Amino acid sequence: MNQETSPAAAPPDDETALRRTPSQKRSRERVGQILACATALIQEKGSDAMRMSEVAEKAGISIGSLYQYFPDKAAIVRTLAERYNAVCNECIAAELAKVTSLAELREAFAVLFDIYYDMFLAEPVMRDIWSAMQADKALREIDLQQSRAGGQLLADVWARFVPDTPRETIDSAAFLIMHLGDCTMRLAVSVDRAEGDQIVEAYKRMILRDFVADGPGGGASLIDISGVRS
Amino acid sequence: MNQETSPAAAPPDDETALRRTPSQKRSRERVGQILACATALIQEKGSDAMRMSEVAEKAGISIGSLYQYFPDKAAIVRTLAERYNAVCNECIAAELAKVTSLAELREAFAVLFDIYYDMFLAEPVMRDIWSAMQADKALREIDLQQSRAGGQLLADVWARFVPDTPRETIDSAAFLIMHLGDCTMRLAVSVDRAEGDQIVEAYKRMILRDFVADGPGGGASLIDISGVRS
DNA sequence: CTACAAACATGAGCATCTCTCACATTTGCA
DNA sequence: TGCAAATGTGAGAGATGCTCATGTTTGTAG
Repeated sequence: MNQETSPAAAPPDDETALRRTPSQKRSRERVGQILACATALIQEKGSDAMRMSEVAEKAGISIGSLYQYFPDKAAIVRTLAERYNAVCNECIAAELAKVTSLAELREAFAVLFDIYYDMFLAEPVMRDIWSAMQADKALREIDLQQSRAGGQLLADVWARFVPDTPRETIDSAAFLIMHLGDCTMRLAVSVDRAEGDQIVEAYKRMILRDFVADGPGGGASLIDISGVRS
Repeated sequence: MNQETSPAAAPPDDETALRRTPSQKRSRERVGQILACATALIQEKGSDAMRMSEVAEKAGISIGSLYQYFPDKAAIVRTLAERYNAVCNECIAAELAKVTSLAELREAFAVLFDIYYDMFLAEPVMRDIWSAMQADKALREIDLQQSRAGGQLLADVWARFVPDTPRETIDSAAFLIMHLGDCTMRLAVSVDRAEGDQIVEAYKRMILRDFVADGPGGGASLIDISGVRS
């Protein structure tokens, strides 16, 4: 029969990632143990170099047991990713809950991105999971090189029209515009065509607004937010 | 001795990707042949599912010959990526060369992104190389799901303050803001700390400018570009 | 024309890693 | 205590990237 009449039939984490919903206490502990060992190994050598045999060994179980809980290696990484996402979601919801005006929305977002950045900096495993999502490191380098090259072209032209803006500011803004342009395209072609079109248009609007003259209320990505009417 | 006194000692493509610079006509043809076969296979089944044995078979050569030219599988993909980048670079340079004012810069960028988007839509192999750079498809889905969830939270709050802006516009802008936020963080933590800080700040400036009230000259990502002073 | 060295070609098989499966052991209730 | 379900085990199947010892072709020097 079934065993241990678990307090709630709710699966401990999420339903699709685990191959078999653990019903005994021992196995529920092991899921946590596996994830902890995987986290340690990813921190140590990266998710790509993490071997399933190592996870099993470190967790003190056999390969077979490991595969009893997780259908494949990617499922372990996915589970960790979802845990990090859950934390992020709480942060976002908490910050947005306080907002009662556009000014506060701006403030909340500034805070949110700082928190997010700090999380990325502080959590090497989170970083690895999302960055090593890129299969090939050299390919990523080529990608960034392309953004830098395009950014350079843009910055050279842009700088001519905003002489009062520090070149450093223009450079990083131009680099970012190019890189996020790539990201936008990859996003746009991965959803249906209608939404993709909308996304590309949204990005253009977002970026084109940067190309305004120097001066009060203007300037390359330097507009004084506090002065915007809301 | 050396053979065929090649017209210029310049390597045909790039120096690091090829294991051995081909000096005979036959082998130079083979490099092109390999890349063409790889392209066809990627188009057919994706770069991840492309097998080196298949590439060799389709090109009518042995595995050993394949590895004589390309040090590993990733090198083939990288070479293709660099070719696509070269095409993009030409487009960017060509569009930016004409620019003589901020208004023209805006126009050039709008055109550029449309061209870029069309290229992505038209070139499945280019799309695959950069999108399948993401190792795990399910992980990518989780990532997008997170952006959608965050975007929903944002859109709900945002919409309260810009009642005249169509909800659809807000939704895609919010989704994009969240997704590009992720992209920005991943970029920021992959460069040195000082540049990372600048990039995060640049993104915040870029985004916060979106949160302005409805009306002439304002509105959620709908500011009338043509009206901006330049 | 021939000989020779360098360039190029070959494919069996090595190394590595993920994941399976048939079987053993443990758990908790009846 | 017995029994069925749950859990544990690890040898090895299967797949694939890549190597290396050896054979073949190419172009030039003598």
